[in-house]
Amino acid sequence: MARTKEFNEDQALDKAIEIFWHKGYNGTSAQDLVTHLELSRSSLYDTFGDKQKLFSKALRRYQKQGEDNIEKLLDESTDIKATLTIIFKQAVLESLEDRITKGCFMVNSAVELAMHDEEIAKIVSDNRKTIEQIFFKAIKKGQNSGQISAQQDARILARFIFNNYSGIRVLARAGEKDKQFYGDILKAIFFIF
Amino acid sequence: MARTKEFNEDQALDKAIEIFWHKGYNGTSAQDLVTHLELSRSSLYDTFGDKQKLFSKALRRYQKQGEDNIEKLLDESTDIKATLTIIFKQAVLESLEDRITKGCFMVNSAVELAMHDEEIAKIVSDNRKTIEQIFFKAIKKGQNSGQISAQQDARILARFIFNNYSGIRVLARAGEKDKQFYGDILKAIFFIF
DNA sequence: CTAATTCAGGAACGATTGTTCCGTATTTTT
DNA sequence: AAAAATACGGAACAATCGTTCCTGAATTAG
Repeated sequence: MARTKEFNEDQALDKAIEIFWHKGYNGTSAQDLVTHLELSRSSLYDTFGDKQKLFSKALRRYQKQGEDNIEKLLDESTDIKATLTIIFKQAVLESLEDRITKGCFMVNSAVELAMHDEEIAKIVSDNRKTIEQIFFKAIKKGQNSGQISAQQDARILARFIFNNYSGIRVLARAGEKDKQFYGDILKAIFFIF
Repeated sequence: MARTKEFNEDQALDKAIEIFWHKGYNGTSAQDLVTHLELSRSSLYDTFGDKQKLFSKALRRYQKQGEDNIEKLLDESTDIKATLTIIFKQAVLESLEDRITKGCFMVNSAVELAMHDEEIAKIVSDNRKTIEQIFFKAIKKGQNSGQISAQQDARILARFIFNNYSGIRVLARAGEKDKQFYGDILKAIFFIF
């Protein structure tokens, strides 16, 4: 039989997420990948097929990680409104702290590729539906416990939250560093609850 | 003396906006530009310098057009809330009707280039400030006339509106075609007023 | 007409793109 | 120890990238 792999495929994927997230799909060259993943060209292509396959595999991994993250936070939450605030503040903090702002890998990929690549469009669409569903479930829970006003439909609120999350990620990617700016938006968002 | 230009520079810029908007900066090749602008390579480079210069000139033109558009709408408006609704519905309609969804050229460029290109970052930042200011002025007017609740600070509302506008543009670019989805978001946004 | 200038078309540039392939080293199982 | 299988580094691929340059035709002003 053959020798075993000397690198961890998931670790390589995480590094692919990093570089694609930072530079985008078209902005990342094969050489960038070789350098950043610390793999040989041959290992890279043997393992992942081609650039597009590697990208969508990385994006899917990122999606899963993000979903698991906020789902866990909201499932374990006893105060939905507070947890939603935390989720938003996390997104803002990432924007303000990162020396290089990367925004959200999913938003970036949606803007760059969704209309030109069906598989990416599928991932982006799946992501939207799943995240919306997670928000919906959480808001429903908050409304049942009386923490969130039932005046607004939970579906509407979930979509509203999602939309503002996307918006913040764009501003982050654009390099917005004004704390007050994000603070203002958060104030407005949570006024509706 | 020399012969006169046979093409209109502004018309060429409008075509540049179209193709960059559709394919992005990195996704648009020099050949794409030659084909779409219907100029020879030499005329193109003689007139606009290089790809990056052409792009930023096109983006600036787009910015100016967009600003003028919503500024005019809001200046002439006697019902700010209704006019804001129209502006949002316009954005949604563009998404639903266009056979190929292009989103917003400014948002697309912000995501793709702002962190890698200072000049683009400047345009994006200018755009954010100007649009915010236009919204601010309009909301202030609406509050003074009693049409918009003065419960919320006009600056907060302006930024909130801007954020949701960005979000919608991302969803549009991602190919979201569900009318109800956009309807829900609009409901939530205008609930705050 | 002449001179000046800009046009369009295409050849050509070196650099970089994504991808393939080969020779060698290494590790595993029989 | 032998055989099988895979990782690896690096050379090499054709294609495309953005850009420059050259050509001759076209149009203008003097």
